[in-house]
Amino acid sequence: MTDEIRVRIAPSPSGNLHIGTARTALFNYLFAKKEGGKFILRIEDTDAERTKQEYIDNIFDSLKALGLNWDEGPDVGGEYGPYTQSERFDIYPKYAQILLDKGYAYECWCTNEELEQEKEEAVKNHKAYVYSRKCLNITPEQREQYIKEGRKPSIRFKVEHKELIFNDMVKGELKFDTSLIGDFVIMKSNGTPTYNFAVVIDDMLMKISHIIRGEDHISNTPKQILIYEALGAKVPEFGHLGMILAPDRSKLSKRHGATAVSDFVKEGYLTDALINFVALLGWAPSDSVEIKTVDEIAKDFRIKEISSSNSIFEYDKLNWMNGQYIKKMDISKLTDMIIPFLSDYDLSELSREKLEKMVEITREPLTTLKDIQKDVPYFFGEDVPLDEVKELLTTELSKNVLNKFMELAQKWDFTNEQELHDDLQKLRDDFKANFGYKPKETMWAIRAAVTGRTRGADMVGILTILGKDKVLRRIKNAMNLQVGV
RNA sequence: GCCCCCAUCGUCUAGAGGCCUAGGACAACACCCUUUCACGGUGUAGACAGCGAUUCGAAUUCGCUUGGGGGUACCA
Repeated sequence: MTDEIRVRIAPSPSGNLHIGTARTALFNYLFAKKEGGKFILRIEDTDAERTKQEYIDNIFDSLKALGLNWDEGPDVGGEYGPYTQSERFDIYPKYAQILLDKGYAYECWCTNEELEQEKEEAVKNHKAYVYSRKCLNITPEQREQYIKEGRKPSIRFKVEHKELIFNDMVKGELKFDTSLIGDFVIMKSNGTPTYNFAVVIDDMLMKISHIIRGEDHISNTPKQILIYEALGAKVPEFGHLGMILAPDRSKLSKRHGATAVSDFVKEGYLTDALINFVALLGWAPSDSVEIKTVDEIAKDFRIKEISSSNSIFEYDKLNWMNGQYIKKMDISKLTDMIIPFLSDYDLSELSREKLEKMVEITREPLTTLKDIQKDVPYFFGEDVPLDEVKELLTTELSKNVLNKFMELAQKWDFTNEQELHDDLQKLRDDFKANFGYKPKETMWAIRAAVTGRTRGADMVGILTILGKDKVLRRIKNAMNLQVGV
């Protein structure tokens, strides 16, 4: 038999792809990449109530956007399909029957009420709840009786009492006393498998060799190992990752803001930055260069070096990282990505060339793509509101500067950036030499008149994008303000 | 209640007995650069949860305590 490395991510489509699931997917992907293995996607849609097609689509799209492409999955197929659990319902009873036949499992006819009672008893006695095995040795007569009553049995796995030890890839040796586990249900009375049973059967049949998942699954692991053993199957290697927590140290949930990858995208985060950031939660590069592509990370990835503790999801570093990616991104690509965030403006006012220019000169302070919205209103429309800069514009200084600008700019070429830059430079220098105006004061007057603001993008860039006519008109408007005072 | 996991600056982490007067990144603060905001640059401040034990020597090993997280289902 081959000992091919095969890992999987098995999200359940009861919501959009969670950032935590994305991180688990990433670590699986990295492991597969590093070890030359296969990365498999399986959809665990056993819970028909909560499953929605839109969630399935969202999971596919998000994973793809993050660059985590799978080798086998529901859409691309593969040798060990189907890769959607709901299409595998006929498989599980067969294996349950094998367990039944071998004596590793038995029927349980207990009602919910009976089970509830046992549980209450356990808490009262300060003991761990363990199923009583009431139905383990049931008489044929009793069984007949239950059937007559119309009861349907569930199937329980008979847990062998022993010390179970396994070596976790990230946490090291983990020990469990299986006598504390209790015989758990593997097939519900309605004929569908429970999670713990379905995963084992699927992972076994799909020949998954390494299971990397969140540590919320640690307590499932001994149960699953027991099933593998009972079936005489090879037990895979397990690795349990710490969880991602919200800043208040509780589980990351909707009340903390974005949780799904698609939420972050809507907020203006780049998937490249997101996946890079999430990789740094629990893993550190050996060369301390933190900005890296997934492929670069894969080369440097060693699963044993993943931190085994939980980590808190703080936006500060994500924001910084997103900004880094925005600064480095190709302008044309960035422009395409930014356009959806500019729906408040009439983009037809600007040529593609000018739009890209606008993006180029406004990208620097951005942390998210969405931030650009508030930075660009003055690139659109004829006039610009001057309320905020009224005081600044009515000073003696501004009056002088604007007058001079008006006079000189008539002759300037607004399509030549270099020339325009030099012209402005000269203007600043002259005012400094003749009137003692600080360069920034000179520029403030112009900026205020043209944009209605005291801060913003590079002035030369703004002037080129707006063009001479619009600029002069806005300057004139600002000067009218002065006359009125 | 019971079982399990975790514990280095505010946050993410480096650290696998002496290299640690504990390193880096983000955030904070200061200064520099500058046509503004920003970017960038240079600095400052900031941590081994506590207590015992092992050892010549402990952030690193062991135990306890405390704190945080997870599980405890015929959910996944």
